[in-house]
Amino acid sequence: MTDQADKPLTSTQRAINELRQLIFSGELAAGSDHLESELAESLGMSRTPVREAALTLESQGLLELRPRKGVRVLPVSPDDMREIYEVLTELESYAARQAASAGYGAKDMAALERAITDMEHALDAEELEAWAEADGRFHAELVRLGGNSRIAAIVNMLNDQVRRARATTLYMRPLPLRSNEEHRGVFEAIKRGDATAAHDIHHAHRRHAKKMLIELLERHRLRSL
Amino acid sequence: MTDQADKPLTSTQRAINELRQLIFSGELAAGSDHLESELAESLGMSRTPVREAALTLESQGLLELRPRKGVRVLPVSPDDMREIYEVLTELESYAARQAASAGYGAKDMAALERAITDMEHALDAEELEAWAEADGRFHAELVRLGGNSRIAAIVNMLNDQVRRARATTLYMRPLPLRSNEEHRGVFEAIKRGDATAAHDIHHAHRRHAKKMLIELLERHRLRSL
DNA sequence: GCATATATTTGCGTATGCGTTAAAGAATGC
DNA sequence: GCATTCTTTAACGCATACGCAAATATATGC
Repeated sequence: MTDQADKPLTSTQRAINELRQLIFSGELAAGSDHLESELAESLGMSRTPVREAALTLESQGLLELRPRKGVRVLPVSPDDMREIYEVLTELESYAARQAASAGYGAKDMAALERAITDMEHALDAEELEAWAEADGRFHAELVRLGGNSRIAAIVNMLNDQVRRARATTLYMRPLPLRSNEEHRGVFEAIKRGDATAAHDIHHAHRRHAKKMLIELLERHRLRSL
Repeated sequence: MTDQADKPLTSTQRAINELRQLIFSGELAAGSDHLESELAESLGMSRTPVREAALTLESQGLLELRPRKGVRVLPVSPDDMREIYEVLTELESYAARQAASAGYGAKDMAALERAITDMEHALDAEELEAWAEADGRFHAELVRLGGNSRIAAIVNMLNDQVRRARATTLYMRPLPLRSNEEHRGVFEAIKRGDATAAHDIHHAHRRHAKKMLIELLERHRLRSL
């Protein structure tokens, strides 16, 4: 696990990482346009690696390249949220079912349980950022245990797309108490090998999240984030 | 519908289209390596657009860029088939359910029905290529009716990934008679608004296809295609 | 002979330059 | 005024150039 291998990283990779950060942090606002040359200058590199990074991020659904308009940070509308949560609901609960069928031991599930206890502690302390981080780990680990790398890749990509929206709603929503119970329920179901329960609990979990988020966005008239 | 708009198309777009064709046709064999400069020369353009195209196709799961080894056409293993069909099964049957709930009229479903009758005719005439083409249309149209653009995009991408494998197995497998019945069943269920039936029939349909294909690959010792 | 060190090759990552062309502004006609 | 055409501008698409580093070939030591 100590393969630091800190090789200098290519400019394209740096550009991808930095642009992602700028998007997630909101420094590049949703809907805003940015010329390739401006981005290149601000990142201290030429247009070529910025363009390649933009192409990659476009395929991940974070950006849109509009010739002569600049690179546009894609906003997320309530309808986008619906689409994304529909996919997350179906694929993650499938992964939960598969994980339950796989017969994992306590060791395999250590990371998953850790994410849950972290969430519980964060919730007690009302540290929402820490909760969100652990929640992200829970879902990533769940799909990993599902044993389908494509599902994992899709889920991670879609989670990136709604990251900003989640961050802004984090302080608007009620404390995710129910959410935590559901996580625990999914975990227990996988542990005892109950595939149907794992699927159904997780399915309900994501449906609740979707409903709550979309209502929140519409109540606050947030047509895009 | 007559917006030909035959604008000259950028070199990058040409490269994407042509490389896709070369991959699907097998002219660029699975697992084969190709230098960027070779591809550029054979396409009559410089490395830049080829690189951009390769980056795009890499994000679609068709290629892999391995520095100094060349651009590699990704082979599809039986396990890849399992993963891909698992995703297709879940997302398409969700789309079928949604399509059934949407209350479409005959007009909305014309393209779907057309794909089915085309498959039936192709099957009678034992024209497998034509059958495969219409089958592709059926699945693309189904997810379109599902009303979730992300599902449509994912499904189309994954179908591209297994296109070569499907083409090679097309003549090894029994005539897809059952398949046609299932298509018809899904169509009827959507038409009468029976969401559960639409979901379940399509789910079974894809599970059958997955099972048949994987068994076929393993029986013929096709470890990658 | 085999292992290691050194030299050479060459493909890629990135910078740079330029022609094309879409968009914005100015000018003209109505 | 408003629409239309002409002019200007500048961002992008792509070609090209080049240094670096990985891969291969060659040389050297044991």
